[in-house]
Amino acid sequence: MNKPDLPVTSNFIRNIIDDDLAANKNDGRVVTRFPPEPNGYLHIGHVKSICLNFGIAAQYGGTCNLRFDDTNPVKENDEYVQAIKADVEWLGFKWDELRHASDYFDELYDFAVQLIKKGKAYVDSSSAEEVRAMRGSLTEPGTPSPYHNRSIEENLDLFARMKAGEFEDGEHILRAKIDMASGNINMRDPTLYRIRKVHHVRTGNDWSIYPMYDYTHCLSDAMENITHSLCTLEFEDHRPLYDWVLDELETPAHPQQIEFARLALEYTILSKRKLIQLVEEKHVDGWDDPRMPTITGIRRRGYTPAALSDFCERIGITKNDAWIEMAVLETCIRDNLNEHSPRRMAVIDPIKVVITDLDDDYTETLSFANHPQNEAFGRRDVVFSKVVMIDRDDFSENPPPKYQRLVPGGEVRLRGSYVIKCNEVIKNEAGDVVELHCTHDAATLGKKPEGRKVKGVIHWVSMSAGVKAEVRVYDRLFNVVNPAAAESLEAALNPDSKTVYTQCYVESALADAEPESRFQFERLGYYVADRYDHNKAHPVFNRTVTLRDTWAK
RNA sequence: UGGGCCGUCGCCAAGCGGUUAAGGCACCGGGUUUUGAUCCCGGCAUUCGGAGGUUCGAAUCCUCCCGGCCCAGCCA
Repeated sequence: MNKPDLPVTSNFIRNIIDDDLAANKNDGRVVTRFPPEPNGYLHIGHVKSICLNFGIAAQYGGTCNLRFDDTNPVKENDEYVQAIKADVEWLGFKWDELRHASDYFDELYDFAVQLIKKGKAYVDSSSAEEVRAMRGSLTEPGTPSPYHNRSIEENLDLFARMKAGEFEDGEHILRAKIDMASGNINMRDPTLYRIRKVHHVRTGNDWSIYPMYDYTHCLSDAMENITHSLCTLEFEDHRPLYDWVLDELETPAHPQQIEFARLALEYTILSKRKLIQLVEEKHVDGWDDPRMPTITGIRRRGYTPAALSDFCERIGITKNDAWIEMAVLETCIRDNLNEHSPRRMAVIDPIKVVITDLDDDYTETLSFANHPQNEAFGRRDVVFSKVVMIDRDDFSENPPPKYQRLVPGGEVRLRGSYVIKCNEVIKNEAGDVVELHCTHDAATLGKKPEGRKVKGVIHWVSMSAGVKAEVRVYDRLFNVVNPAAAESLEAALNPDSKTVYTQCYVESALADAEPESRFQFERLGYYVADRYDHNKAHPVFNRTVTLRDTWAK
C-alpha cells in the first residue's frame, strides 16, 4: 500500500541549475520567486508554477519569495492579495520574503532617470494610436517616433513632471530607445512608464505614473537577488528586453529568465477572462465552486495539497505545449485519499429494504475497520437494524449482463453484515420501486454462505441509526476536451456537472465530521465535508472523485 | 517570403554520440479481495515528425523539409 515515492525525474530547468551549481554561478545560491498579479484568483495552472518555484528552492536548499506584481492599479485589489496568500499557504509552501513590485517604485523611478541620462529612454508625446501605427507589423519594421531624439534635458524635465502629476493619462509615455526595426516587436522602443492617475492599494495617490511589466519584473528580480526567474513560454520574446534593461543599468544581479510551458488540462478552462465569465454569468456558484479549477474551488472539492504536488511532479516541466488528461489528476487524488481517508457507508439515492424475518425493534451493533489495509485507522461501530437503506443503483429488476447486485429472488451481501435475499418488490402508483422485502441468512455474519456463492456486496445504512445528509455530486464542468476552443462556453458546459441529493442516509459517525474532513464512501468514491455548509445538524458532503470503475461504461 | 519556440508509445515524460529507448497515466490480460476499490503479477515504441548527411556508432551533431505554438497593450 505504501508505494515508494516516485523518483524525481529531471527536467531542463533542474539541468540548468545543476550546471550553474557545478560552475559555482551565483555563489551556489538558488533563489526563485512566485510573482502573481493580484487581479484574480489562482488556479491549477498557477499551482504548476508555485510547485516549480517553491519546489526548486526547496530541492536546492534555496529560497522562494512571494511577490505581488502590482504595477497596474486599475486591475488589482487587496481581496486578491489575501486570497492568493491563503492559497499558497494552503498548498503548504512558505515564502522567504513577501514583496510587492510597488515596494520598488522609488528605485524604479531612479533607474528610469538613469536610462534617460544615458540617452536610452525618451518621453514620447504621441497618442496611443500613433504609437501603435509607428510600431509597424509582424512583417514590417516600425518607424522612429518624432520624439525619438528629444534632448536629455527635455526628457528629464518631462518625466519629472509626469511623476509630479502635471499631465493627464495618455499624454506622454516613457519609452526605451532600442530598435524600431527589430524583428522582435518587444524591442521596438517598448513603453516603460505610463500615466495613470488612479489610487493604488498600497501606494495610495503617491504616484501618477506606473511602470510596465517588462521594465519592473527584471529589476524586481535583480533587487531581490533572484537567481532563476521562471516564467511561462509567452515571455520568451520578452527575454531580450529583460536582459537589455539589466545590461543598461547597474543592478545587484542579473537573474536568468527561463521559460516553461503553461498547464493545459483537458475539459478545463484556465483563462482568467473565461473564468470570470463563468462566475459572472452564474454558470457556477462563485470562485470557490467545487467545479472551478481555482485553488479555492479545488480545495472545496476535496483535493489535497499532496495530490496537487504529486500531479505537478507527474506532469513534468518542459517547453512542449502539452495537454494533460484528467485521468492524471484523478489518479493523484485517488492515490492520496485511498491511503489517507477512513471508510464510511453512505446511501445517496435510497431505497428502503425491510428485513422481514427480524423483529421490528431489532438492532445489532457491528464493528467495522476504518481502513481495509491499515489497522492504525482503528474501528467504529455501525448499527444494523430491521430497516436499512440501499442505493437505487444496487437493485435492478432487469439487470444488465454480469450485474452483481440485488435482483428479485436474488441474494447479495450487505457489506460487513448478512447475506439477504429479495423476496418482494413494492412499487408506488407510478411504478417506481419504493421498498424491498428481504429475508436474511443469520449464518452469514462474518462467514461465507453455505452451499452457494454470493458474489455481490452492497453498502447500506440503517434507517433508524443513520442520519440524513445532503450530498453534492460533482462531475466535470465541460463536455469537450478544449472548452476554450468551443463556439461558446455555454455550448461546452456539461448540464449535469452538479447534482444535489438531499435525502441521503449516512452513518451517524459522519455527522460529527469536521468541515473539510475527507472520507471514502465505500463503493462510491471520495467525499469531503463541505468547508462552509457542513454542520452536525445539516451534514453536507461534496463528491471529490469517484472510485475507479472497471465495470461501468 | 519578420522574430522567438516546440515535435520521443493513445496522454505526459526521461534520454545530452555507444543503454535491451527510463518511469507515470491510460489500456489489455491474470491473481488476491465481504469495496466491481485497493494490492500483486504480466503485456504494451526494432523505434524517436520526415528526408538526406557526418560518424565505426545518431533520438542525441549538421542540412533541408513538414507540422504545431507565441508575439504588433500606454495588460501581466
